[in-house]
Amino acid sequence: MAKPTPLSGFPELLPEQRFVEQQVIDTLRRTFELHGFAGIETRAVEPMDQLLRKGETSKEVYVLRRLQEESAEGHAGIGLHFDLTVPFARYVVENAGKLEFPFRRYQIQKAWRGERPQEGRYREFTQADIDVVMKDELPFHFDVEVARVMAEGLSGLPLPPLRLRVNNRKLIEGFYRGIGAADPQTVITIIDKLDKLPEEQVAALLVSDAGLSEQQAAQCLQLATITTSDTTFVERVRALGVQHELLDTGLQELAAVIDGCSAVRSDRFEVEASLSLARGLDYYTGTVFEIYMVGYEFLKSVGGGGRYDALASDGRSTYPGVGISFGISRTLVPLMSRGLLAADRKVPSTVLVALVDEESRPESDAIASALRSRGISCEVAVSAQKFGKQIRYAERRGIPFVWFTNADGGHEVKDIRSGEQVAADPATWTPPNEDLRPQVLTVSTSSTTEEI
RNA sequence: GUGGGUAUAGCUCAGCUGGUAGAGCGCCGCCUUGUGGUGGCGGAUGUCGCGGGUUCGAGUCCCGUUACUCACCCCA
Repeated sequence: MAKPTPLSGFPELLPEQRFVEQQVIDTLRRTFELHGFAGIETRAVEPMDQLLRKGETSKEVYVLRRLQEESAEGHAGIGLHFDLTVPFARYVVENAGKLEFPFRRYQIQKAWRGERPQEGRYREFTQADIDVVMKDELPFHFDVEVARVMAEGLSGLPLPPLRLRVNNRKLIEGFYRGIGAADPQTVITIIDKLDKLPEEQVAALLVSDAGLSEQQAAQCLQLATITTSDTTFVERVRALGVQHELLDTGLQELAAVIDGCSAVRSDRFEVEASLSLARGLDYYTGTVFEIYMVGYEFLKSVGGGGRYDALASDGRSTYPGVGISFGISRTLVPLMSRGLLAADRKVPSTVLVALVDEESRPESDAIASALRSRGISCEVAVSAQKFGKQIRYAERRGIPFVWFTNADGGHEVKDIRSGEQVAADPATWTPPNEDLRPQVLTVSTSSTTEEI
């Protein structure tokens, strides 16, 4: 077979990279479960009408068709999901009778989109979602909870610092209504373009498309400039002198989220109220989130979410929800391809048991078994090459220890990093804790290497 | 979908106005006789993306094609 070329948009990781991804997934899972979130996995496919509702036609859905289908158009009408929210909403309705509400769930799975790939944007990618869904009415404190849980999970990851930006749809909609905007939804859509278009252009759009006066447009932009890492945004909004009931509610809610996140705030995880944040999607009704990776703003948001008053509906009941998703592939793949993130070994093995000759393989296997029985990953040398070659084999893979057996049956273990070799007993020898598993190495922008 | 760029050894890349395919790193062997890394010496690398054309002769020029890649759009 000729050497296959990589498929654009379908990233594959090397073992030392996959280890990091797996570790990230494990960390998130542990945090989510610590907070009582139950894991689910939904099927990879959904009916096309589910995928295409809410005008999501821009998502470039991959359609599934059997090879033996009679005609190209005769497919079953199913496609791969492009996010985890749509399948989750369907799952909730389908299993409403069996689920307990409020239902906290996490879901770490792949999703697919046919859009043109670019750094940080792939056709097959993994994301981690948490959501809380309720029947009829979802208490507001869950908005605070999902932010806190995701923040806690992400803070434990070997990533550059992250920034959670929070805003509230009620706040901005109330503000826009308060200044007399007739079509707040259009204003929101235009304001969302602030990070792409210069202010003047956004102002012009507000006048031409949203029917605002120049005075009103200026007020909207003034609101959008407000960014604070505490609740002082409330005073600054008040100072603009706009009055509306919805604005009051929004201010109160956003302040509650910002306050509620104070415990998870650190130098590796920033939380800010950002009143320019709108998110283009129209189904958000209150809190909205976006996550950015500091120093990697060109990737755009690496996570996002918010509250939906109608996440799902079965005609009789509506199911409001609030959640956040985080792009695992989106953050990890760019870091890895730049060589900034990988494990320090290509294999899990902590020890390579050397082989004296083929006849003594059972002895080497026995040593390996003794080590494994105590949780130490190890492998036996492939063949009885010269010890120098066996050591080199370990070195290439990053295996830190090589185990030797003397002619008289004594045992010695060598730390090939230091060269130190000491007598050891397979029944009791234990490596330093940090050598038991591969370590994640990150290279920060100041190009210092640190272990996390 | 629109517009650029690229395709040569395992990797990163050179290869001029057409004339027998190159470097660095890595890999293998020996120096080193069963304990690696540093050093010295030696060695192997290849459908020059694919197809066609021009030419005595094409990695090089022309046409086509495929893949990759960057930007726009959009999002995790």
